[in-house]
Amino acid sequence: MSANDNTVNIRANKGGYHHGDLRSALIETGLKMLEQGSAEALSLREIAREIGVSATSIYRHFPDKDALLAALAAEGMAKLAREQKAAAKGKDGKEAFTEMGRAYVRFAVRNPALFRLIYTSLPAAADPNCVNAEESPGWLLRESIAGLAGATASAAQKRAALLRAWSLVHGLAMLILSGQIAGPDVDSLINEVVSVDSLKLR
Amino acid sequence: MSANDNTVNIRANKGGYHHGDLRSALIETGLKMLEQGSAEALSLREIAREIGVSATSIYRHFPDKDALLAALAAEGMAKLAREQKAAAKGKDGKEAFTEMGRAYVRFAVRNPALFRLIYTSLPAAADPNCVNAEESPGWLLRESIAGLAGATASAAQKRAALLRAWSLVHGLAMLILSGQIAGPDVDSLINEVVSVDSLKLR
DNA sequence: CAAATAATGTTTACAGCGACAACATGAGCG
DNA sequence: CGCTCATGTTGTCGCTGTAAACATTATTTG
Repeated sequence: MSANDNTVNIRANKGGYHHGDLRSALIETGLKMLEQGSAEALSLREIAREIGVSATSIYRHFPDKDALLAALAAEGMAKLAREQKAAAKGKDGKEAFTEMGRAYVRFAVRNPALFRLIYTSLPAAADPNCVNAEESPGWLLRESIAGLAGATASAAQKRAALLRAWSLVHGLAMLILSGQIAGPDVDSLINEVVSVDSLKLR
Repeated sequence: MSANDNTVNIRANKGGYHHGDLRSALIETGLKMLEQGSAEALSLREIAREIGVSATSIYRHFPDKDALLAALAAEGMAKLAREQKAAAKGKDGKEAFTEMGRAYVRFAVRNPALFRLIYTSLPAAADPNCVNAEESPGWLLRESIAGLAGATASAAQKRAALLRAWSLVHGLAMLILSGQIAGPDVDSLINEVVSVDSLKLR
């Protein structure tokens, strides 16, 4: 019932054996289902069912479930980075920085399963020579802080400031997601926590 | 092969049909297996196999898998609280506070799966009238901060300081666990981030 | 102390899952 | 037109969580 209503494909399903652009459809419906359930609860068979395709067709595009989840995580990370950039656009200095932190937490609250997936997938992004490092949310904060700290700050100081900033927004996001922190609304929580003054920039 | 080597039970297995103290054994081996794999990878049947008991015997003590995981999480939370208290013992003021944060992160690094489980289980601890609130790690930080902030601080200021402190250590722990942050060792990372001065207590 | 009853563990069974192998289809190129 | 290979399907396997019916032992009670 749902094989033909996917209109986003480059070339739509011609009504038969081949889907047309199954890979994109898998990622798309995968993301859609992540909006309504956790990543662990996500099942390959369910995705296939939703698209209207056999369960094992997935393995023509991804070696296993983890690979599909990694693709979803990558998509989510790109989306997060985009929202961060958009939030900081037109602003600079402290304001740009604050807006990026705000966007980070807002993204987590609005996409809980996807946000969690991002940080449970990709098990190796630690070393500096990471492939996707420049698209990582942490990297965006780094740029912002580098600008904030000024020329007088040492590399170590900048690194410490980045660590603090990232830890702060990430921790706030995670605590909200796990229901440990309640507030009138998310924005006021962010305001309580994300304050440039509290980051000890220099 | 492993039904009789469990010597921790109150009354040991008499060699036959009944285990003796299966509930404790389940939690115990559950925790043990959490040391070597994620919580999602944990299987009821595997635990039962390890203990040497049938798979469905678990349902005499826990209604479903989530209930067992919740019990493991509760155990982990208690352990974390204990370690925090122990770390702060004999110290006070800033030092006690710093040591508690350090213990928090150290616990996460040493018990990754358990730490994650703690914060994915227990979906409702947000509202103030939570049952286990006083055993929550956040609560311990709260006490410490209340002492730190002094009498002049308002309730809102204390709350904000707690939020910042908890977010900071929790975020650092989570980022380390997800491999986003690397450092020479954990303690130096903690030192970089956990500094009372950065919490803007008043 | 013996019999009834409750607590605890077992067997059997089922549906859903991820994944592999063998097969079917059809798109694109010569 | 016909070949080839990418893509989708069917069938199957072993694993999982969990429900129902049954077996055994602990505990209470007459």
